[in-house]
Amino acid sequence: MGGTPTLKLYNTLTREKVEFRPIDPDNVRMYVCGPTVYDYAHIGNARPVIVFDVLFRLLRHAYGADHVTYARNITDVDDKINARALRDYPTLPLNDAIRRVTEKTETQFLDDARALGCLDPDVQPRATENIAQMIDIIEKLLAKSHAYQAGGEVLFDTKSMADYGQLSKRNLDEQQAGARVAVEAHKKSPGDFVLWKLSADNEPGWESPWGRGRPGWHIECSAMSSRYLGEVFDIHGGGLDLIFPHHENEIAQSRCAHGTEVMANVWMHNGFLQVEGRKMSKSEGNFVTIYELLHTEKFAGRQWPGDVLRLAMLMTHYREPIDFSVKRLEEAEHLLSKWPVPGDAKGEADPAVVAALADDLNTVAAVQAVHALAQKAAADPKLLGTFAASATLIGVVPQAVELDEGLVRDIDSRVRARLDLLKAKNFAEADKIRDDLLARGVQIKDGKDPATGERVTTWDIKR
RNA sequence: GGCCUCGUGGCGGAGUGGUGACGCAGAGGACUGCAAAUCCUUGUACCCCGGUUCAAUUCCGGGCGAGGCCUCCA
Repeated sequence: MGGTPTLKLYNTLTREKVEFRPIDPDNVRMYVCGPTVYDYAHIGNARPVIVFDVLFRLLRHAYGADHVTYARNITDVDDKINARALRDYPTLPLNDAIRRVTEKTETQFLDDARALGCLDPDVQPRATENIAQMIDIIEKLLAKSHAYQAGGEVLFDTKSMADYGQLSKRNLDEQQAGARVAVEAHKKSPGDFVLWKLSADNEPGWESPWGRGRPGWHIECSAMSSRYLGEVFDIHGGGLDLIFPHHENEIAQSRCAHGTEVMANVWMHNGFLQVEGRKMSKSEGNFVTIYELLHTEKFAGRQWPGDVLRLAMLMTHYREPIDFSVKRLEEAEHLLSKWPVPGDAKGEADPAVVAALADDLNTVAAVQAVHALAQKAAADPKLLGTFAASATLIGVVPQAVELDEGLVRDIDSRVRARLDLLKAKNFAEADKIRDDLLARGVQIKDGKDPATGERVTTWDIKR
């Protein structure tokens, strides 16, 4: 990884920023919890998608694109999906209705992620295609007495794991004093969670040694991560809210089933997102999906390009809470408008950008370094290659706007006409052309030819 | 009730035991017929109270405030 500084990452498991050492530098493995596909993904869902895409890009830069495996699951079995399928397709057989919902939502999610400049993960396993692997893990847990059957469910026995709760630093006995978790009689301990539950006839189900049923929430990630990345892998990521119970329970299942000391070496969690200073929720009325931001005028009365959304997201460190606001988007757009289009210029990434990202994904510093470079490259085309490579690392590279040839000719001729009017000192008419073009989104930029001192005019399409 | 974060200038936002990152906005200047774009210059800060220290925004303790989690929400 010539010249790349040491990568440091904050590990939720130890609450420390530590030097990253891959288990196998030839195959660095990362797992991120993906969406439950029952509805459009909201802008909060976009945060881990973008943050871990930057990490993916950085790892590929550091270890080589062929030496990183990134898996992000698609959760396509969930009671919310069932409910949505019944609501939207009441006349279809349940399984068909469910497939409609999950396929449609999954496609939309991938479109959204790509619009936000995210690379596709190497593997995107679906829960429904890994039921056998889940059953296998549950059988192992039963065999090792880490699970038991009760009340039509297979449950994980949290008491059977001596150090349960390491990730979230929770002691279940102390929690229950105030939490008032509804104690369910069939559980040995209130913290025990479902691995498998029986399905009624009108619920989706798979055959298993314990009858026709469906998996609990956490088991899919244990099954898919071990299948695609191995029993122990490098990085596991997701939102802060997943620390407990989801990730805690993944760890419990995986470690107990496989008999390993850890499931993943580094656990990374992105902070929460608020909208205009308030928690985003449907009841607040400030709930906004990625699709709506990209394609509708719901947020601040206009559409927002994917790269603006992405840059706005990267202007805050991933572990900090982020306030998603119009002002933030406008600032991101303003910055981006100053960045040159590098075209196919090739170069090496700026070490300052790499160093910033290598320091626990300091995207704030990285964006600023890219911005400084953008300004230099705008003045000196020799730097466009460096700029392109650096911007690629954060995944925000300005693209040339496709322009109609006739439009270009028209603008060029009006710009020439204005220059003629200026030579004739007819400022009123010249300014009229300038104002007209501006109204059409064309920004005139006057300069001087350094040799002759003559006025030279260029123009840009404002976004 | 338990646990976990966080509190920096108008806004955004890193970072650090000792010299006020940086971006945006603002102000002043250069350029311009006037602008825009560009370039130069520039101000304002570290929630409160103790403690440690020659020195704390940075470490420790205690407040206050904000947010999150405590069974399926990124």
